[in-house]
Amino acid sequence: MTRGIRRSAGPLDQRAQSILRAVIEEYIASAAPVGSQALVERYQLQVSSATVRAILAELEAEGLLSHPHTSAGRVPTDAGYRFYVESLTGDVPLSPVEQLMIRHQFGQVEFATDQWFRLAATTLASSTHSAGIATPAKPRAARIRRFELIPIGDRMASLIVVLNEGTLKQALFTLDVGTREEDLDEAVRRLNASCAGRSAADGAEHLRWFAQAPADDATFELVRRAGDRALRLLREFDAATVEQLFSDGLLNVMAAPEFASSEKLRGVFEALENRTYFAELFDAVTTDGGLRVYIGSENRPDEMADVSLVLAPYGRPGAAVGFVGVLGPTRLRYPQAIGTVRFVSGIMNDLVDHLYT
Amino acid sequence: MTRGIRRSAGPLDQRAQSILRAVIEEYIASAAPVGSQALVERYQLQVSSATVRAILAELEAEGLLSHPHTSAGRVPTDAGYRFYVESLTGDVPLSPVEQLMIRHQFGQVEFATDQWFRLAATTLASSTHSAGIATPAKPRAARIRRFELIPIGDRMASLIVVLNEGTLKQALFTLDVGTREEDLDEAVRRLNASCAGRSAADGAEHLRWFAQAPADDATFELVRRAGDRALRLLREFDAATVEQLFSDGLLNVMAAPEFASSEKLRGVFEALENRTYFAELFDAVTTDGGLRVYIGSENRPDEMADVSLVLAPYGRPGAAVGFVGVLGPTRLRYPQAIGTVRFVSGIMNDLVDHLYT
DNA sequence: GTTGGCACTCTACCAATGAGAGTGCTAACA
DNA sequence: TGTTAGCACTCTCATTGGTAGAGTGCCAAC
Repeated sequence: MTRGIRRSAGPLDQRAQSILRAVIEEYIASAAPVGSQALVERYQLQVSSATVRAILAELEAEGLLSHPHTSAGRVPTDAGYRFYVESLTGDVPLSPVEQLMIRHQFGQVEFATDQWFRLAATTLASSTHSAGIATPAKPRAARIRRFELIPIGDRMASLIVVLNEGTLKQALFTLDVGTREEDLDEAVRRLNASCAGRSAADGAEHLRWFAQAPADDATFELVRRAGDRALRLLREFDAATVEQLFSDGLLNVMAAPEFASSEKLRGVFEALENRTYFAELFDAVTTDGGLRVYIGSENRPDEMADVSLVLAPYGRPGAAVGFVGVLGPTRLRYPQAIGTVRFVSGIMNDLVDHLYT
Repeated sequence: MTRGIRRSAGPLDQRAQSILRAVIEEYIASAAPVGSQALVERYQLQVSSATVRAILAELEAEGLLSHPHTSAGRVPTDAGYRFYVESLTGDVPLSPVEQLMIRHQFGQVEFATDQWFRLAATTLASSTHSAGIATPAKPRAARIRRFELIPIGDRMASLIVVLNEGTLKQALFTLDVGTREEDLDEAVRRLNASCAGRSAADGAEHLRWFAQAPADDATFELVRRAGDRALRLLREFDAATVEQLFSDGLLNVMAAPEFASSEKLRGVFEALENRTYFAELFDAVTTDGGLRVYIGSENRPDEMADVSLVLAPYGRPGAAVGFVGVLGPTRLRYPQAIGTVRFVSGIMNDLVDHLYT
């Protein structure tokens, strides 16, 4: 977890640390470079501005602060934020009032699985005044519970695959002329007989067999085609690591002064639309298992160099996992963001847990 | 359809019209105010710049052009664009190559209903270099085909409502201790017996009856609770006019110079997130039945005053309708956008048609 | 080790300036 | 009567120079 920190001149003493914290918190609040005088005034430091200046110079030498130009105040570097997050902030749990509000909201969608991750993103956004992001919990090694074939019009049917956790997958496929509803029922019966209860991968194996076998009667042909379709559906499902990525409150981020130019914003939107970076993060976060913070340039693609992410997985490892998080400017209120993400991921954990007990 | 046009001094003569068209097309291409000299040079007008100036002044008096400041060229007003769209452009069908490409893409998702509207938005975005928007086709007066109850864990079940077109609605609900799978089957049997084949509204009526009746046996209690849940699900489904609004290619719009400040962008994002305005448009577009263009300030909320929309409904009136469209700066390439929207809505029509024949 | 003092540097802001683009007007012309 | 050339005028935009202010870095004194 300690990456990007330079400690060339040994650990910082207490005073330097508290001044670093002051600079960072002041900068987070004001978005403007912080000068030595402002620090002395606003944080009742018991030393003069000259002394503070000496310490600021030290911190800059450590690579924790930087200097837009000679006569400007100090600005935290990404390494500075990193040090702040790891050493200068304790856990800041959410206020009980906020906890209550969030719980209440989740209580209202308790029975709508497809709403959970949306609500998580929305809650995170409004609670941290940044953007919230979330993915649905993706079942690993999902089991096929059953198939359904619903006729639609004359020549079409909707094939539905119900997975164990109640996840649904759906696709259309065409029917031969003269297919009767009984044929569909029979086809479903055969498919269920051979695949229900199997894991998706195992079921896919069986379906492959169906798909390749020669047709010996009309119903079998129907089974073959339905099986073929189901196979593709399951494959597509397995292939997508981050099937959906829901975000909310990007408006909050847009409002931040550092994104006034809309040029940097583009990069963020591109990364969100593209999703490959988030797929990487997904793997990192879910295998590690804990909350993670990615600050500015620690993010690999350059487009994300101006934003920070606080991500946490939720769900049951090995069964179904997703993640929730906050995306904001590097000038993020980290302690609050971390507290909120931790709390929301906890709620999501509980929700998913109910599906497995 | 003729709103916002002022014709105080009678119709424009041929020459004035072609100059108006030249100004608009030049402005659309360059995003910079257009001067008289540039027009003479680039459009081989057989008159001098002085004459053009006189005509430009005329067009300005008509309210079709405006003037950022004395020494700047002319810029089209929203009324100017409106006149252009209605009188100065014919149908510009998509090039055969592009048609083929788009058809090909749709061919690949032909059997994935839930992908159609996403692909429509994506296609419109990449083809017009603006943002594409689309909603799924929302069945009106959908019929309930059947219910399903899938047990999940010990104390939960997933209730699935399958509507006639294959649309699925899903919700969790808790089970009493000791509920067996047979009980669920029996409950489903009863629910189906009383509601299958009914319209959603009619079915909801029956479910209400279930919900209110006193429980006389354990299974009935289960039926009552499942029915109650289904009722809420159907109500929620009915209540949302624009259930989902998918957009793609907002990046294209962000890249336009008029949105460099990110301030105007915010408004657009807000409108997209909020969706109420789109719900209004949805009603207008679907009752009217044809393609519609909304230019700049013709959009009611002020946040949308800097963008134009080209919208068209698709589907079967009375059965299932949705819309697709393009969102871009008022400086939109209208003929191309209109052609593309018309084409894509046609494809979507065909796709939906297959569900009903 | 801390502090006050001071010179220095850099930005942000303002006003003045000039070039350039484009207009509107007018008088002459076909 | 419609068109055109010419010209004065207006406004923006980019550049320049000057100034105030913020903040630093250094040094000598405590």
